[in-house]
Amino acid sequence: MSKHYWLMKSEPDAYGWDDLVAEGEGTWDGVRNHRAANNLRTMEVGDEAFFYHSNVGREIVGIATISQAGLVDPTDPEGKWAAVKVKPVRKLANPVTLKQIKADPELAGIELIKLSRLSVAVITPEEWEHILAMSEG
DNA sequence: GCCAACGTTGGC
DNA sequence: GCCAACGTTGGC
Repeated sequence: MSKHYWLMKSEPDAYGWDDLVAEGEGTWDGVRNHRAANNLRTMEVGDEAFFYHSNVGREIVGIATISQAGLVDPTDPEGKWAAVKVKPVRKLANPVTLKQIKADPELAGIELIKLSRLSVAVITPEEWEHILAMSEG
């Protein structure tokens, strides 16, 4: 399987990029949306994900990598929901804001905007490269 | 099986 | 603080 790209949302007040860096590895659990959970199940070790700050900041702040995949959510007593573990890779040179993403016609189809409430979203390789270029440009 | 009511998320 | 979008629940 080829590498997939993702976008994972978190409220920085609850668990932000700095928390992930401080811990070194974070468990992505507590997802109770079927589509988001399905995305979690599709993840493989080595996939990369944008780390997005929702609510406060509303911007992509860094890149994380999937360090463990296919886990059972430890917060689910029934063991039906999925979880993964992630490690920080690097902070973006410049954060890419939701405003920038919305203003860019090339990103009009991005799942982050189309399904704005999804906590784990798909990023296409094209979107990945484009957002990286925005960060560096 | 339909749909109204309600709860949650997250942008503004 | 408000509201739109979406998911879930429950009455019928």
